Amino acid sequence: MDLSESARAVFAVLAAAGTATRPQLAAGAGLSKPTVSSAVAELEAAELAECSGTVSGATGRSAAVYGLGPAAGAVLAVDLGPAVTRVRGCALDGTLLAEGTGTRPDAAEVVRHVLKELPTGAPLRAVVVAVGDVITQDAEGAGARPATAKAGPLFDAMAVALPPGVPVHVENNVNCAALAELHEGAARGRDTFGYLRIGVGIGLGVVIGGQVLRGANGAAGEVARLPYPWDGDREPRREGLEEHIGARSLLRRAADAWRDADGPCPRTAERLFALAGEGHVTARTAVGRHAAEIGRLAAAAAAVLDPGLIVLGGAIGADPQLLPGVRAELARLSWPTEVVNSALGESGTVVGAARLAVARGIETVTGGVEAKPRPESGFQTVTGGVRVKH
Amino acid sequence: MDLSESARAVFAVLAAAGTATRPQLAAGAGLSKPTVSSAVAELEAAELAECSGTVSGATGRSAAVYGLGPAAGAVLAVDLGPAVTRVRGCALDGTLLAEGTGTRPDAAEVVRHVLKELPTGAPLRAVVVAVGDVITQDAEGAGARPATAKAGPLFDAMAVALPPGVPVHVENNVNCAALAELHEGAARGRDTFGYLRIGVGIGLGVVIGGQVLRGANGAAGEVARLPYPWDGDREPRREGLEEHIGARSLLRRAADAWRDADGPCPRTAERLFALAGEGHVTARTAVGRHAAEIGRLAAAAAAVLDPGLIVLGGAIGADPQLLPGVRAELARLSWPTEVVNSALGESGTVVGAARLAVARGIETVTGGVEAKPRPESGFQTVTGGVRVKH
DNA sequence: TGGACTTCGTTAGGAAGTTAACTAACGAAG
DNA sequence: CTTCGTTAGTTAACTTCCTAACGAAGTCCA
Repeated sequence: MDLSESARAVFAVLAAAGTATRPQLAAGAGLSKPTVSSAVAELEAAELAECSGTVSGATGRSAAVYGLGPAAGAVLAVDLGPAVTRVRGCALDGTLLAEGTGTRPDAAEVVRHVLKELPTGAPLRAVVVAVGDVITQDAEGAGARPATAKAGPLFDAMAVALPPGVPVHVENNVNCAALAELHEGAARGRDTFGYLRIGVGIGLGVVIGGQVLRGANGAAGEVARLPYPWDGDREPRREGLEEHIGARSLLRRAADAWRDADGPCPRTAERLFALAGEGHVTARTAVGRHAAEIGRLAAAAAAVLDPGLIVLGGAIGADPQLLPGVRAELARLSWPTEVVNSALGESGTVVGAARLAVARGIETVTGGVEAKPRPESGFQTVTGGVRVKH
Repeated sequence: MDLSESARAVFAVLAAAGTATRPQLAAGAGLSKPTVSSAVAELEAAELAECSGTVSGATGRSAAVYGLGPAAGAVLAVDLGPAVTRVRGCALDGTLLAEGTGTRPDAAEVVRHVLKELPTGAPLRAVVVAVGDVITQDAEGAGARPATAKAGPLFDAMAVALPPGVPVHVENNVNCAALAELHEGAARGRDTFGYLRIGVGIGLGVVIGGQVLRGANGAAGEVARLPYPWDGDREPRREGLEEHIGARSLLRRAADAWRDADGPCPRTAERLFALAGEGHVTARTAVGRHAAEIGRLAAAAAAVLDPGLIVLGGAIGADPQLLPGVRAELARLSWPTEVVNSALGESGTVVGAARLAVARGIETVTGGVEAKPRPESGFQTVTGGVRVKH
């Protein structure tokens, strides 16, 4: 466990790539061929990496392909949702090793089940727990407990299933989902955007330069506290906006506008959107109005951050019927900003938590060594005709 | 001009410190004593550094003190304000070398005057121009012109006075002022905060992790576009908030509430605040109401960013009479967030532009090499009894 | 089937920086 | 005035990683 600096850098690149040849590792880590060779030898000796075959390009000698070895280990991601608990175990290259879902009280059971399915012998390097609460500070260490008011007891009930001695990190679920959209969702290729989640509550995940913005109190993106209503003669209420834009409010306003001829009044947002999709006039009007309100919320975020892209998610926000209305209101009020729907839906939070857990897990191996890719070459882009042998 | 990597790192540390001994340079740059010795020799040969004396601590051998040499050069900062143009010439360690102020049309004249006072022979390494406009992208190179609609002609009139071949950067004036507060103003010691400027217009400078947030369109912090008025039945207007919170609106509302017994109605914000300071009831009421509105604006920023600190600046915002009202409304609506007044006032923008220019100027020497301080030691803290010889 | 060509990986020599030990300079105590 | 402890700066051996050149292992084509 005494890796050289260059071996650590190579490991980071290898974990990010999943599998890579030595030339690719050299380009990714900004190291020369001889250095990579010795680093790879070091990693193989520690069983952190292993050769998984060879690839041949169009011409030239075939290159050995390396992947993570058994000692690389795994990480665990837990999404303690309001109703459902989702758990994922991943390798350090991000591949899914085991998965489980359960109702809220079963959290500990699901965690145990997923842990059992992970390869034995490989160390568990990190655990990330996503909760729907403001995270005061990153809680770390064995048995660390988040200082969260709402999610505290739930976290404790789940934590008993975790093996001792593993670093546990707690993160806001909206931030996790934002990270997921960044790396494998609608914001891929960006490095700055806002993830706006509209459901029963509302929240904004802010990603700037590839990093989640947490804020001084861990409350960045808690847009429930935007001043609303805001007008010359009215006093804003604390968390007035959440009440106004949350799912309940949408249903209540739809019910107020509902007429006898409209048929049975929808009792869930899902039903309301379905009716609107079928062309139901009153439902469409309610959805359109709500889209404008969400557009205003997006405009508030854009006025402060100018993120260039806003990804809409959450039980309500993810519905594509909102897009035109949101875009129109945002364009009317603010800067040119793309608006798209979440690409990951409900699983975004676990996926993001897993991303975070993988990053933390890699850090436990590399000790935070950064890789700086070589300026000129970059990864070799193979256009075609790559043959792989195992 | 062919410095080694370590010499560049040492130069960056030296410029940041102004003067430093070799042990201090070693700690600051994260290099060993022998390496620093050769780096300093290199810098002395290039006249980028020179020995300026010695210091003796309480015990032990006295150390040589180094400062910037004549070849280090200077930078220029220009604040193209709405009425006044401020210009500063600085050395790369930030010391003020020359200063000038003029009315708006005299910009070119002031620039020429300040340039003449800079030491001859030393290269001008960078120019930063602060304008009251959204900067689409960082305009660079000789004779580069910002793509700013409002400030374009003014910039051109000033640019004729700049020597050719010097990199010119354009930056938003609120962002500049925020940087000034960060480094030598009310936000010293922080690395994340918001600088809220309230004058005729309104603007927010966002600093996160010591970096100014610019946004996808360079429009981060353009809070004029927060949705206002925002209520169930009212449609927000584009830039409605600026109209509502700007100086003109404050005076108009004060005038509306003014009674005959109140004496002459104030025609400037300054006069209104003076009356309020004397205890004038109607004036106080108007100021108090406006403080609440500013508190709401601050709450909007806090809801998205959770900066932990908001610095109030600008012709109106800098008045301390607003503080209690702003704090109260912000506390009512949002997270625990400090609110203080600007410590630099009107000169903040040039000071920040100079900071930025110094940073750019250093980059022209170092090529962007980062210094990573040594973990354990840090700068030697001399508690007392330091004698300096020249 | 045997060059010609291309790419992978290793070997050898050199550049840059680090640690460790030593010398130099300075103040204070005896 | 000498001696001792402390800090500054230099010298020397060692480490790390780079460049350059070479051998190895492939594909393509006549």
